[in-house]
This record gives sequence, structure tokens and C-alpha cells, in this order.
Amino acid sequence: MKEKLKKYPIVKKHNSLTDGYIKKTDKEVLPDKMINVLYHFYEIKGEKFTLKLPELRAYLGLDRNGRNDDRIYKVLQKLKENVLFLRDFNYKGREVKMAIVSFLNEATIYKDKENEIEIEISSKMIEFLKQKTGYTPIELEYNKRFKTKFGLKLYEMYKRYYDLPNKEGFGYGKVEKTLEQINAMFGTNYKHTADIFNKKYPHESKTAKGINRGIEEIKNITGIYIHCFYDKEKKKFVFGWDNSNIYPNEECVIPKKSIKKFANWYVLNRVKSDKENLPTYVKEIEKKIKNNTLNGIHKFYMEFLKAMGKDKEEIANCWNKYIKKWKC
DNA sequence: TTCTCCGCCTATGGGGCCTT
DNA sequence: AAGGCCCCATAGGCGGAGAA
Repeated sequence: MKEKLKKYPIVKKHNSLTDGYIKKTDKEVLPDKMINVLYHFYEIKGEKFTLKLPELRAYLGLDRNGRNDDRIYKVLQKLKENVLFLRDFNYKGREVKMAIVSFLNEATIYKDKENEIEIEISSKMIEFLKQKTGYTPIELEYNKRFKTKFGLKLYEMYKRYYDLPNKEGFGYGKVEKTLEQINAMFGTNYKHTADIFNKKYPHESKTAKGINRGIEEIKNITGIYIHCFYDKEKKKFVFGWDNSNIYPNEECVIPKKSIKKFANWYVLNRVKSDKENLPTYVKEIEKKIKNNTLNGIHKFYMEFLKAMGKDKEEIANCWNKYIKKWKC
């Protein structure tokens, strides 16, 4: 079921765009797919670029011929109309107090080059994104295969929170969302939990609701199973998944991929030493991290996450629900 | 009564496939 | 390539039944 993803790369999508940037999209998944694709081209080509239409259709997983092009135009219009309210950032040497911008600035097709589309993305938006560093990695091969917005948005959520530690302990990733947050995520306005999630999951229910369909679609496309239930006491949806392969061993509470960075950051910020000995210190700290013997590791890891630009919600996920093994 | 949950319903998305 | 027709899947509203 899990296929190789060589053909299409991974886009590191900024979290401002992951969190319900598209407000109301009817039943369309296309606007979110479009953002992922355009963001990818922005990353490799800059804020202004030209795309061949067949290429764009392929990236969106649409029919080869142009019968969906009207929908593409409408989606671009939607991206232009959707505005973000930005605060406190630098733009070309000036401090910006606030700015109202949309991701897409312009999209043009000329009649003498009907197979090409010129895209311009907001440079202010880009400057803002550059100054923040919370990214969600999305595989474009998966992106193009999603057919429902529930599948794609849930998958983006999963990718975003995948490796954050939580109190369930080793090997289990988790995130909790209220109905309001779910509505924000999908651009919906449901009054009741049952309108978007039915317990009769997965097979018995003929008319599966959004979250159920999304989970099913993620399973079919990626082979990943995300568990979901509604916690009535907390009034929150609880999503969980296996992430045991991100830790080097059972003792270690820091994800494999973060250990080097974290150790480096720790030595630079916490250890006073001459430069020559730094690599030695880093190695020592790495060892301590792996054995979970670094004093105050949870506190320093939170500081590290903050320094890396993780936003409040993500850090709170770690901070409030630190792993059992962390002795505070 | 109000809330929760589920299945039914309808408009529409969108691919398959045929013909031109 | 492009249009037409077909047909299945989907989003989300609605109402009924049962629970709280």
C-alpha cells in the first residue's frame, strides 16, 4: 500500500497555512492541495514563477486534459480572496505593525501562451513566513492523491504533531482538538460532534462522517492508521498514532532527528567552554540525551522548541503533557 | 426538554469512456 | 484534445429515535 515517493518531493508548508487558512471551501479539497503545490514552487523558484498547465494538473492529481481548468481558476480566485491578518514582522528593513495579505497576489494566462500560467505570491506573506519557522512537511505525492479535504487536513495535522512527545509515553503520538478547533481546521461550522464524527467506525456505517472518511482515506493513501475518539469529559477529539520509530531507544524521550540539533543548541546556550572542546561536549550531551540522563532535559527541550520557532500550542502539547519518564 | 447519534437525501464533484 | 453522457462518491443539512 505504501508506495515510494520519488517522483514528487516534500513541501515544507508553513503552519500559518496549515491551520485552516482556507475558511470555507464547500466540499473541495483542491484549495488546500493548491496551496501545497504553489508553496512548493515558491520554495524552489521564488515569489514569481511560471507553470505549465499540464504540470500543475499533474501536481494536483487532476485529469490530464483541461476540463478541470475552470475549477483551477476558481480555486486561485479563492486563494486570492482568502486573507491573513499578520502582525509584527520585518519587511524590507521596516517594522510592520499589521498587514492584511493573501497568499496569492496574481495569476495570469496569456492568450499567446495558453498552456502556461504565471503565478505571483505575496512577497509580504513570504517575508512573514521567513521570520517564523514552524513548518509541516507534506509529501506532494500524497497531496495530489487526496480527494477529500477531511483526509488532507487530518493528514496535515498528523504530520504536524507526529513527533511531539506526550504523556502516553514511548511510541505513541497524540493530539487533542475541540470541536471549535476542528471547525477551524476544516473551515466548517458544525454544532454537534456527531455531525462530523460517528462512533460506528470504520465499517458498519454506510454514511461515514468527515473525520471517519478522512481517516479511511489516509489509511488507503499512506497506510497510516490514525485512531480517533471523542472524550466527553474533556469535550475534545483525541487523535492518536504510532510513532515508535522516531526514538532511538526506549529510554530516550527526544526524537531521533532532533537529538543532534538539540545537543548543539544545548552546548551553545548552556555550556561555557572554549571553542576547541565544543565537539567533544556535543558528543557527551548526545549520549546523555539518548540515555535520558541529562538533568532538566524536559525544560531545556521546551526552550529548544521555542528557539526553533514552534508555536505556543505545540509547546503546550509538550509542556503540559510531558512524557511519564520525564522526572520533573 | 435538550443533546447525541445516525441514516437519509440532494446537489454537485469528478473520473471513465465513447465519439468526433 | 474536447465535448457529451453516464454513474458513483461526497458534503453537509435534516429529521427521527433514543439518551441524558
